[in-house]
Amino acid sequence: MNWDVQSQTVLSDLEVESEENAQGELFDFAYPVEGGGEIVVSTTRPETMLGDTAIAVHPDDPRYMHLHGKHALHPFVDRKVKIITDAVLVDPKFGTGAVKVTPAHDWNDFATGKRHKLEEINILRKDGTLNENAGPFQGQDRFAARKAVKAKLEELGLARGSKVHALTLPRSQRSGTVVEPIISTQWYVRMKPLAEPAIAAVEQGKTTIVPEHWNKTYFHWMRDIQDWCISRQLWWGHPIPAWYCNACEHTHVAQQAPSKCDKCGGALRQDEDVLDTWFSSALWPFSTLGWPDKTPDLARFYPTDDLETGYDILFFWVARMMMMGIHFMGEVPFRRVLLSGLVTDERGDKMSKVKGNVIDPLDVIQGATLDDLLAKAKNNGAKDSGLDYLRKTYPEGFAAYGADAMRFTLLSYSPQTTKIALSIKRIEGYRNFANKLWNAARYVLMNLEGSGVQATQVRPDAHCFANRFILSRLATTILTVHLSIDEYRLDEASLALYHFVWQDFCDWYLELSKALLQSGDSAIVAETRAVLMHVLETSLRLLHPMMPFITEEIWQRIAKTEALQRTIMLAPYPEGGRDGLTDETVEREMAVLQAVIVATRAIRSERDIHPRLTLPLTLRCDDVPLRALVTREQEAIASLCKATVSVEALAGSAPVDNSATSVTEGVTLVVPLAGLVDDGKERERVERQLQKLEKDLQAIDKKLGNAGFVDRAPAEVVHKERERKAELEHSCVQLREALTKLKAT
RNA sequence: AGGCGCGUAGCUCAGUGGGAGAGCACUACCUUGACACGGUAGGGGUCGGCGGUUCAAUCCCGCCCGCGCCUACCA
Repeated sequence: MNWDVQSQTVLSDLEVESEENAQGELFDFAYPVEGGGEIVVSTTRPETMLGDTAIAVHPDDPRYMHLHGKHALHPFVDRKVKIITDAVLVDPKFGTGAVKVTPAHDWNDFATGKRHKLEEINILRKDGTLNENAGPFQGQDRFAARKAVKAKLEELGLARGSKVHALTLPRSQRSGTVVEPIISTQWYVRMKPLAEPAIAAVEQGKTTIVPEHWNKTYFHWMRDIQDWCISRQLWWGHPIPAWYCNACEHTHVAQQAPSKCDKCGGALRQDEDVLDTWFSSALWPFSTLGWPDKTPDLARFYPTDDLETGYDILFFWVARMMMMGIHFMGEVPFRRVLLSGLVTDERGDKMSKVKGNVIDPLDVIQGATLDDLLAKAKNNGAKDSGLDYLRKTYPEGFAAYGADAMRFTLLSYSPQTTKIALSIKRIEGYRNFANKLWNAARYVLMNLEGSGVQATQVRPDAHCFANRFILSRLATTILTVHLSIDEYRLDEASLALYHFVWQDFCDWYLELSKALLQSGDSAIVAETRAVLMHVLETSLRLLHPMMPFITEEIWQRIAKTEALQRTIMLAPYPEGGRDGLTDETVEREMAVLQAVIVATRAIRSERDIHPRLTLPLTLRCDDVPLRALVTREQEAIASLCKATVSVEALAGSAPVDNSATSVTEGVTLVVPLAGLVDDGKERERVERQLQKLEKDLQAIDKKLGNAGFVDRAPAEVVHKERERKAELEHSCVQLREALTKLKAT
């Protein structure tokens, strides 16, 4: 058994954690051999020598041939220690090649003891002090006894030196103390028969683990499974259903307490121990639903669809629920297991009360001062270093970021990451997102005031470019969200919504809508209002599972038709269908307009032209559909660039003195700026743009000059490269012309 | 020791066999009637290293280096 002397309970293998590379000491000492001579053994736990009942050597080791079958004399207790040969336990190359054997306090020695029928002498009491078998060391704590034993061996001249030794220390997950192997009688569950069907269930796809790569870990553990010690010496838990006869010690195991001993009729006492909490937890999928009664709940919810949890309890809980579920219910408890990463602190360290780095979600949601954080950590037993970490990392404590930001942040991490290093900065970013959504809603509601427009959850028809654009982007987003959710990629779904709301809706559409709302054309205004309402309302429904509070709050403020539900919680989640209608043409056209607008703003920014000044912008283009597009949407461009826009053909157009030029998407932008022009700066800007394009062009030329590429790559790939080349060449020509012009002036 | 996974911008991380991305941080300008928890424009990466497959590799394969986790062992 693994014994935790602090909690004074048995632990299962899974509850023992390894401390790697602990600094230990390998201590050598000599046992005097009966009839003369000595044999030197090594140990990292000198106190265990009090329980030694043998010394093992390798049967073929020539150094010890003469000692086979002899006895050593124990220096502290009246005991002869047999010298045995054992090829399993002993590695003749390690240390002295002679191993002290303590069957009662070491896993390997226990097995050796069984092979050689050695006496098992327990030297430990439950609290970690030594018992009466320890002779003169009785009553000492295990670590004090270690020192005392060493000192006494030195005194007797039996110490043979020591060296530092790195070892892995088994520590209790519960208390952190070093775990002691002891011999004790406890209840175990034989795991092989339970594991086999649980392995088969995953192999046959009855239960799927997501992400899939955890299958390997699951199988690896299940196939190499150890029996499970389920007794715990704790006051909290399910009592073990075992009864012992006071008279004859016969053991009874039953669902109902037996009244007297089956064998002798004597009085019974129940086992004082309780079941491992994980044993009880393993029953959770059905024990919570009324099992063993066949309740309607059990029929309805067993098996369930999805279980979501951290990968760190795949064995503790998931695997055991699988085994118990299959055993007791005859069926797997869930169809899918979704494993997420472990939430850690910002450094990536596992949260622990002792380290003081446990982040209480409520503090993040409601806000907390540094003092609040320190008080809570201290109360949970944090060490000073942990408190220092808090002081250093959160000098201002937490602002109140809200439950929506917290939830959205957790959703934004990829499911395949093993570590979720919860960053306050990231939470703050999503808090800002919630604020952005709130302000966008304010804008929409403000512009709908008194209009009588109601949310209908029916996609309005739209003719205006901007309205068609946002409806198409909404449709694309709905499709992306559905695809992502179907693949359990909530990170992708949340990212798609974040980008849609912030970029498409706020940065582009709301800005475009301003011109439409002020157009004075009542048909356009009505259409725009309907679209604003529809997109906002649909976005809220899309976001609701990820940001339940703010979406409900806004939704309640929206005017709605009678037919709609009272709460967004009951509103249908947006589906493809009519709302999933994307419009590739409008999205492609928008890409052109966006490029033109961004290029114009870049000119403004590079030239330090104040945002309040209106730019005179001329767009030149020979491509007829393209020119038609920018002509049709010149008011939109004007609005977003704060410019007056004119459009003309490129061919035959007159050069403009003192102007800034840019080329994008086949459109040449000219901004005449008499009096404001700094030719040097402009030349730099154009040269930089030209250089970039020429570099791209070079790469494409190299590719197209490669016969292997042209011959063997798919035709559409080659075609695409040729198109790009033409486009780049055109742009370069325009820029070179602009450069010549600048140099000439 | 065995198994699994990871090395991509200063940080945290997405991603793909054919033009390197996001958020934060950073720089400049801007308090414009939704929003400064904001807007606009920028800078920043030999995609860990070396080979191989391929017309083409950040992506596929092999080896190496570094890191993390799990399992086992450690007198």
